Amino acid sequence: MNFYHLRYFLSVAQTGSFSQAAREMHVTQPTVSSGIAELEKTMGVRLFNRGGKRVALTMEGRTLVNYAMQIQDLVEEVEDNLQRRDVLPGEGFQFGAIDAAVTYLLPDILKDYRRAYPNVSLSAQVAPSRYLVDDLLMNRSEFAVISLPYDHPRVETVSIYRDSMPLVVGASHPFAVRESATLQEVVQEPLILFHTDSISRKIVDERFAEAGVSPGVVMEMRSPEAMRKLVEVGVGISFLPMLTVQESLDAGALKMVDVEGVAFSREIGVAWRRGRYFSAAIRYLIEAIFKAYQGLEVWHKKVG
Amino acid sequence: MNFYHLRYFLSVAQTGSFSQAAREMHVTQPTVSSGIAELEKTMGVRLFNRGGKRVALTMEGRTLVNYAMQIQDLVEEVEDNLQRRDVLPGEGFQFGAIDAAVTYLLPDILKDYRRAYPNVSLSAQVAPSRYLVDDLLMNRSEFAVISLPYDHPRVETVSIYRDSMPLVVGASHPFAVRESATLQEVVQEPLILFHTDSISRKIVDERFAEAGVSPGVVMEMRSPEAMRKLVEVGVGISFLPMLTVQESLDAGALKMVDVEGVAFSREIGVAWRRGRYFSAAIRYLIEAIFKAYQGLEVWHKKVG
DNA sequence: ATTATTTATAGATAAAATCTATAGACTGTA
DNA sequence: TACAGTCTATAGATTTTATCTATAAATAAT
Repeated sequence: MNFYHLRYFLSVAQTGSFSQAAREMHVTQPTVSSGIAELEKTMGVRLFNRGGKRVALTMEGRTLVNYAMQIQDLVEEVEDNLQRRDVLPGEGFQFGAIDAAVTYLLPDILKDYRRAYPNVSLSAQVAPSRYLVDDLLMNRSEFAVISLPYDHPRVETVSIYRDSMPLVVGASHPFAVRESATLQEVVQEPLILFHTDSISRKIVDERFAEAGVSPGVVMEMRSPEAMRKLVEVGVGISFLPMLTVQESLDAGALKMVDVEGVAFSREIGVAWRRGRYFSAAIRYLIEAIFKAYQGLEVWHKKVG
Repeated sequence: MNFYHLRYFLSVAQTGSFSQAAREMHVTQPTVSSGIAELEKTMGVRLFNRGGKRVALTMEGRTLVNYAMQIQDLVEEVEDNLQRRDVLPGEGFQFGAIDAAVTYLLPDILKDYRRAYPNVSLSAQVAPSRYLVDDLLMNRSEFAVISLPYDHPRVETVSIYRDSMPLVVGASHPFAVRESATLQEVVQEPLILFHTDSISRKIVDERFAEAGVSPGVVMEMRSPEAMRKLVEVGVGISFLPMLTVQESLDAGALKMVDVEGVAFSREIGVAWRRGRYFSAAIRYLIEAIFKAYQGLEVWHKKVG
């Protein structure tokens, strides 16, 4: 059974003639004949009574008309929807993002997205980068905004933002009144660092190793916001992303201290599973991110 | 596009795997692959993101799932309906019948039919036989209960009932007190006959012609009931079907008079367009008629 | 790295849909 | 009653589509 055969059937039902239906459908009359014959065979009933100048629907034929019209409506509707890249109301997608991204980089973009695609809902999964990449690999999310660099053969990344990670201390900390400190001085202090599975931590660790020093770690955490609070109340000092600490610096709750010969920074970028296909709404959101920050050309080069 | 492809698609969506869907559908994996590829081509969108251990629906894919399930439900429903020879509620058919049939022969049968097929409605077209045959030929009604004989190359008939057409006179008519009358006497009287296009009239005319007499026709009518009334009040005398006059005879309003050497009768039978296909409900009704009167075997021989 | 499993592709085969040509049946008209 | 015009059905050829087998390429898990 074929969708065309249903079309032929409806046309015959409407015109009352195989020949005329054939003309309407732009096929030959035997095509219509055999199409109807095939329908009648699979359904096991006669659909038309032949033999006059016009053919007449049987009761079974009238029943089928009813269903066939519904089916055809659905087919047309879904074809329309998909070709206009529309999507069912209530349909949506997931993406991942690190804390700093949802908090500081994405709000305006998400607001714009809502206007553009009011009925394609989205849900953001907030977690450290490596978990987000797991989701990408398992096809559980469409893309993710993560810390870079992230090297994986099946994940592509494009940087969108470079964020410095200055040393920050509480307002009452001895360093707060100084312009700068040395790395040796820093490792004497109680340090609050990201958890070892984080990319930011890796950046810091590598630099420490190069310098041949090892920090006196007081606490390891995953939440930059929590770390900021701890530094503010003087539990320790930390290298934290500028995005996270900007407000506290402005308010004077934190102070930024140069560390001689050290300039930590991490990049934030968009990551996706290699070869992934992006629906229109998703693509819109991703490109809005690149436009708002950077990376649009690189993205276009990578996804064609 | 093929209905099978939709099935493959739904199976892939459910199992998350082309291979597993192929096993479920009892086809090979490349068949599923190309089926999905074909769907994606005609719809112009990617339906799955491949490349993990499992494939994942895109948003467009999820939209299609929604429609495909509805379509498949409809297909199954209509197949079920038609194969069980059910028919949509509100669906129905037309048949034709002469006045005497609906009034005297069919009431009990129709009552039984309503119990058997409560939601297949029917409508009876009441008219003289020749109009009913027109309806048959134009496929406007499924079958008809008409006066026989009716000879037409594309109409088949089976007799169900032989109805005598005695000469009836009003209670106050001179003939009313006699046992019998001769044809010569009858043609002297004012005669009320069926219209010339009726079968019953033809039967009468032929016999008159054979006998070499011509009646003094007073009125020609199409309604036997009206004719019965006219005879009762003494406007004339008439040859009327027993079915029509039985009650009046019982009540004494009419008298039956033998006519020497003449025994009119007409047959009532079921007629249908040759080669016509009968849905279950229609067949049930027709066969109920044959069972209640006669003709079941002849019918079975004619329609196989 | 290796093995097992996945989807994609190429080429062959089978199935189907469609076409042309024509037969057979019916309608309406002369 | 015959005939011309129109209808659906059928037969056979052709094209298109669907499916299969075999195999490659990619991925996941051991």
